[in-house]
Amino acid sequence: MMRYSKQTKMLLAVDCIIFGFDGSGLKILLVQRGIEPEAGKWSLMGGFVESNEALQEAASRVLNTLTGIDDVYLEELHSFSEPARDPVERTVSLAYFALLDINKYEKQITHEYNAEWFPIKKIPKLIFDHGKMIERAKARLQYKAAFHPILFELLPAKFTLPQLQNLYEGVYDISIDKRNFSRKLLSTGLLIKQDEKDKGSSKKGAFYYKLNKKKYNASFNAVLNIIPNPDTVFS
Amino acid sequence: MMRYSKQTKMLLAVDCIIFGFDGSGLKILLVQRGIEPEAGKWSLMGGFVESNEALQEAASRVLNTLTGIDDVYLEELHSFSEPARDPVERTVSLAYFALLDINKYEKQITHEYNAEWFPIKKIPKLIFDHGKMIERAKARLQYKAAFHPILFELLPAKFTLPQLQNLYEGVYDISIDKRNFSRKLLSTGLLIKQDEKDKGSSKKGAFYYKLNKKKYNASFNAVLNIIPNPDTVFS
DNA sequence: TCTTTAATTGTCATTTGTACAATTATTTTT
DNA sequence: AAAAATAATTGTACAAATGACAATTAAAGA
Repeated sequence: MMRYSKQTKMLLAVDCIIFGFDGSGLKILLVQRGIEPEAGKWSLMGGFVESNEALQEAASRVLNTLTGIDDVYLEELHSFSEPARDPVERTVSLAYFALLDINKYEKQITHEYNAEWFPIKKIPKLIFDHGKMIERAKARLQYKAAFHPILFELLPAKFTLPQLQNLYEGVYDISIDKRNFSRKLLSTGLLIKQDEKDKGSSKKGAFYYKLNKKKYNASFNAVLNIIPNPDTVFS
Repeated sequence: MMRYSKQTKMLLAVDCIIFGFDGSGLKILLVQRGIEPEAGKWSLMGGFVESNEALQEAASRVLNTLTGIDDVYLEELHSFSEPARDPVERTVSLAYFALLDINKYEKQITHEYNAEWFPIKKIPKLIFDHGKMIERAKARLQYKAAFHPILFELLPAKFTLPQLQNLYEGVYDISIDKRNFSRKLLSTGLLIKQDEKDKGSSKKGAFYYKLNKKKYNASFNAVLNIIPNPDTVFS
């Protein structure tokens, strides 16, 4: 069998930045690292790529191991490949980011692993370059969500307009005019109003909406403009 | 020394999609593969990542080896990691795309390697998954150029408005109204008019412009809107 | 009844997007 | 000197969007 002899082989890993939303704020799921070095410290969920799987499959597997789910939005973020990033051995990592609804999976997650949701503004010190990975993932999420309806991946099947607005305000750390926001969102045709109301957070109750899946899949690549003054959001 | 024993190591490669512009159309630089298998067939320029370099450095090195230059725009595109993508041995490749002015480097390139510029619409059959890489690179270039002034990386230091418009029209395969185009571009403040004219392609001659580097660096991440009806460009 | 949150409608000034007409300038070719 | 060709600029006109803010109506618990 032919080989590319003399070429350096190295370890390949994937690390997952798992974004979650629970109705209040944006959070990231972290685990306590199980192996040396740095065992016990907080880290992103990751793992080595095996010989028979593609990177995206590896990220899916890692995610599934931790959360028990496999139908989550998952996208390649970037490579992290500084030769000294892992002090033990040369390891190149591909970072992936995932988006999910915290309430849907919370039980499976926290009980089986030493995993914990951290508010996006209270991320502890992480091992290696995982802090950088999170910074880049946040920037990507902000960028992408400014143009594409990606944040619905963080919401449950039924959600209210105030929840949706909370989410956008949390992702960008801004406050948005309620009247203009609802008009913009409703005009996209992406929302289907339900008869039922959520009375959890107010007396009157807010109507539930479901995502129009057809329209969503069709317009996922279309360029929306949901954030006011999007220019000011990016540096 | 500690090791992550039992984990599978694999070959890591980089492949470069090198976009070039020569005043007429958008082109891609391809080389004739030097090693087996598929030696002699057309392929993207690539190479294995070495033990002491980051991925971006590897891509830079590959690019420099081929073109003799190292100050070229270079951006990570995506990973390609199907286990069977290289029939010889498991190799994960990170694709990078580069943008450069063909006329600036043409001499260094074509003479030293079996390299050739192919118009974007006349790409031959390529080895492995390199065709997919190019498709993805084209999509990324179109997407990114719709919002950011990235196409200037393809132009010489001095360029004319008709040239610039040709470039945009080539990248998107559309025709653009000259009057609106020049107004839009001039209003960005990115262009500095020169006294000199290019008389190569007309009797009257077109004024040269230079890029306002300060403004360019400052507004690189800002969201411009140069393409008319950008929505119709993406699927 | 009072209060609170939700939802909707309205307004208004400004900017942007885009299609298209017309003019002026410059210089080579005839 | 006139004609031809391309460049460059200015103008117009309308629709659409953007975004700031007022006001009103609705629902239901306290």
